[in-house]
Amino acid sequence: MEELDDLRRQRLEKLTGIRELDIQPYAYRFDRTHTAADCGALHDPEQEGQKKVRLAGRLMAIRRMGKASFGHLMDPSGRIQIYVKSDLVGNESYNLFKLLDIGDVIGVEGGIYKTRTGELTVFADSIVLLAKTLRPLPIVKEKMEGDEKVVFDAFADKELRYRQRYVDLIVNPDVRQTFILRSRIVSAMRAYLEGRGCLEVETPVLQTQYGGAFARPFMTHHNALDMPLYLRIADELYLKRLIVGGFDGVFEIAKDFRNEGMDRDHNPEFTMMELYVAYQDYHFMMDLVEDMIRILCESVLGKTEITYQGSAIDFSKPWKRIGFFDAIRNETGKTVSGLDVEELQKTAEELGLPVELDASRGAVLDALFSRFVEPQLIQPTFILDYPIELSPLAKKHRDKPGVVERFEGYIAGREICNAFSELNDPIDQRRRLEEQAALRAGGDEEAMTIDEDYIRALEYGMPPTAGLGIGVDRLVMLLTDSPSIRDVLLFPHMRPET
RNA sequence: GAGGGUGUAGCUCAGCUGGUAGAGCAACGGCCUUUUAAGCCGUGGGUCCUGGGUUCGAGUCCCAGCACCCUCACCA
Repeated sequence: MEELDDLRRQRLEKLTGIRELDIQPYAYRFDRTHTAADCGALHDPEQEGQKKVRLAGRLMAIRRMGKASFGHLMDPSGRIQIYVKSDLVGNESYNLFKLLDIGDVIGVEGGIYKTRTGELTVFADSIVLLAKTLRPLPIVKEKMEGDEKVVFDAFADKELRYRQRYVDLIVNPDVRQTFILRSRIVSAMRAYLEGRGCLEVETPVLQTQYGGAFARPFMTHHNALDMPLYLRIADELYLKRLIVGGFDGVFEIAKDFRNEGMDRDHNPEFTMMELYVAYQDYHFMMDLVEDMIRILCESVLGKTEITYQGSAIDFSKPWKRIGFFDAIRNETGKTVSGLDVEELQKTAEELGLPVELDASRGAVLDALFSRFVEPQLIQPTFILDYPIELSPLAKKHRDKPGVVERFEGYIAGREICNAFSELNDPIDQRRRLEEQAALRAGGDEEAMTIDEDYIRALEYGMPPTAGLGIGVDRLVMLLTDSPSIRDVLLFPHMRPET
């Protein structure tokens, strides 16, 4: 901050100078007629300068040459050169222009020309200041080499970019593009689900009892009732109550909160889409995921083949479908489906995967899968039929013992969705949650608790239901070729500035 | 949580086995009414992340801490 003082002081002096010109440096309104991108089509070589436009945006480059100057104006559509000539704008405006800095928000009115070097340019008839900047913007320069845009001195410090996303968005257009795509992806998802007759709902973020996933929650306190509250870790149990209530299809796109570590794939708050459809099972849901993601790609990206971090990924074909135990056998050569805990632990050791002595059957299976199978799942793949220990809210498989009707979708080695035929037998549900409660009593902080009201709801009868959760951030990462979840969150979680 | 990396001007970065802190852009001043990554000439600008230590002397070496990045672990 101290180092900035000199640059700030200079700008404050300019601000005073502008006020002395009797100009309000923070305007109230400016009505635009066009954007920078519109100007190309408006330019008429037969009638140079006849087309007039009013543009607003940030001044991103200034080249002053006495009584005439060039600059670049940037608005959300792009950049365009402006030419400010003393004769044209008058002395007063030109004096104002001399007090402007890179980053200032201005409005320009003028005719569209092409200069003799062929660059589209607005010759300013007038120029108004809309907002004076007091801090210097990182100066990013660019040059076209053929079709390639070469960028010089890009604003690259990741920490600053995340902490001051407003600056990042100003100077890095691809960041802006990522978040435009994110918005379109979510809109397309919403449109798809509504198109299939599902109802978008909102359920509580603040909960007296959390559930629906394995995770530690954030806690808070409600003063009026003087009681602890938890921020939700999943929407699941509330949404299924709505299926009990008679809605045939409900979905929610919202933040969940998990009190866990942060890395490339995890942020403490993240966006989840959860969907529940009555009278359907997980086979229905697999078809829906395949269809929905293909349609999202088509409508948002205009193609079904994408590249993620160098891997070509094809959404035009049906996803691979492999059983959980088959996938482990394929990758390790070991058949583990019938093994008990000790045998499993021995197998893991043989495969060079160290496991803790007290690791449960489910934990070892999960570890084997994460280590040997998950990284191999580059093309869209559904892994089906998970061990029952890992899925207390999923329905037992109709044929296979010991597993539930559950699938997870993997793309580029990363889990993208999770779904099951929902458990609607209240007695079985109670038994499974009691097992969770026992694990919890044994010290597993992420095990679930018994939600009596949820079981009561099931006792009123929930139709057979297919449920799905999609990690929206991860889907956006995939479709925008972003390597880190932080690149698809406008304001990723950071430690406080010191 | 473990290991590795980074931290120097507003931005992007140099800075050798320790010897008075550098460049480009930006800023400031001057000249310039069609320039373009940046017109030409000149000037200013630093808590070298923080705190200790070693040394005659530390941006540089040592210790501790902080932040960010990467890998792994944990984690849907």
